[in-house]
Amino acid sequence: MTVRVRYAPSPTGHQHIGGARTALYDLIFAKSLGGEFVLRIEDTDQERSKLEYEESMLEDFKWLGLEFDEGPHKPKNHGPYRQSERIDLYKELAMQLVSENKAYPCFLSSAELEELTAKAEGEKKAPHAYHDKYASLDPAEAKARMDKGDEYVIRFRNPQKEVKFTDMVRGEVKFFPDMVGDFVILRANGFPVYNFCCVVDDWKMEITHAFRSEEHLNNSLRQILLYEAFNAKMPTFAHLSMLVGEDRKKLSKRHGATSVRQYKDQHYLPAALLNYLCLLGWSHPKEQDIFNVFDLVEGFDASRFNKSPALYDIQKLNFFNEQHLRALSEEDLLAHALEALPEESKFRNQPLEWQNKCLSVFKEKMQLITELDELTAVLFKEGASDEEDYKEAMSWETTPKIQEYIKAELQKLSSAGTPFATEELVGEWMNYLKKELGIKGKPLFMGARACLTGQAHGPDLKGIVALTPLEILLSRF
RNA sequence: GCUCCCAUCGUCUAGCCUGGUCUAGGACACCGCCUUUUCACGGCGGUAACAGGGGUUCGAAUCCCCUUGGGAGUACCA
Repeated sequence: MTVRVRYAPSPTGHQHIGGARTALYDLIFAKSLGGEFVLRIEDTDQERSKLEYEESMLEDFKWLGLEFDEGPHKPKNHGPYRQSERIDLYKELAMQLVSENKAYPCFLSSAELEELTAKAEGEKKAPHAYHDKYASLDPAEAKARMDKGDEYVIRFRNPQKEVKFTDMVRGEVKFFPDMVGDFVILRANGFPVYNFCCVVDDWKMEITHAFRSEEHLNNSLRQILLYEAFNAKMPTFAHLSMLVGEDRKKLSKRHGATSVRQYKDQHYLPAALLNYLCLLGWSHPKEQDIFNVFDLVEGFDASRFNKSPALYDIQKLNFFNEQHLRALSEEDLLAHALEALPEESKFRNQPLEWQNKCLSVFKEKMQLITELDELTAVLFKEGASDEEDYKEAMSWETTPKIQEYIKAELQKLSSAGTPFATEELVGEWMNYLKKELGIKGKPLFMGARACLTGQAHGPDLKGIVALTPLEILLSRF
């Protein structure tokens, strides 16, 4: 049997990073078993679901490099892939359950429902304790009311029995029945409810495995009950540990950047984001931390999931981005830079050779490519900084000598019409200053840096001097 | 209330299933030191954890129970 794994988001906002992690595991797991990766859109909440979000999610997945084999944008023979387009199927199956007496119509108005819930709560009972008021209504009478046009929902007749299942992450999980009552499967507006369509779809789409966040663990009870009612086989579930924020609560918008889109906009490397996300709740068999997640497809070890919630730490993500940035080829790094840099960046007007050199000098200083803009801006900045360290360096007694010598050298170059100094040349200057004038160590390097760059600190001196146009260098003297 | 899940350094985690090799390993962060000289990179080193209590056992981070703490759910949201 073909392994089919689905990712089933609701298009109610931009793609959340937690969902991206789930989808990543879905994909790796499916591919490691030669299976298929299916996208299903769970848009039965008409108020909140928007087509534009579906599109935005697809874009985000494309950016991440997570590719679906099937979905609304790529229909195969298990469609349609949007739940809103499968309503007839759900209705039909809900009615089938009614005819089998496994579900029943319920005519409770929302006011009555609230009243019953309050009553149950007052009596310290489960909120759903009285929701089964219409459970034993005579079917003929029920039909008469339905025909008459009374508003109704379909409730599942909960057999109230203990159920258990085996989870890929948690092992055997057992539920006792009083957790839920006779729950609704079809709303008054004719739309089905999550737990119902999820079951119908996984069944009809022949899904064999599904990864989802731990918050869904309790839903398994209702879903198992429904699978049994349909006499259908339940997919194997893996309930992943949740992603939490600083306060150890479920990661949400108030914790900061939680959508893939935000990282895309900040020009993180998708490979780095996936790598980091992958290690939240799963560990590499060889304890490797920097790797290409797609290499995992070869023999993915699904037994290495961690059960406890993982705290999302942006500092560590930044470290991963830094590592992936450094691992990029010259060509890829340049492409990444050009994509991220603002239009007006001075970097853009430079020759290719200069750009590559600049990247190799700055590479080690950046966690994010966007920092390059700031770094290069300093190269072209005329005048000097006003920080303490700079003033101090300029006040040393050796500094004027350095200044005088270098200025003369720069002018020589200038009159020869050379646009840039070279690293070798800067090295020669330093050697001259050291040997002939006896200046060394910090006074030499920081002094020269202050004169040449107008800053007290920065990346490799030779490197950045060689990257700065001669006229800018001269402007600082 | 009830149900379910979880519990190793500040954080992500390895180890737990198949008790001894764990005076608990790695990574992020932090702090030192070193590196033909500044900065950075790199290298080396350091601080830092088995929630608590009972068992079982010659021996427990590892198995069992309880307590505590945290989280999730108990919707005509997903």
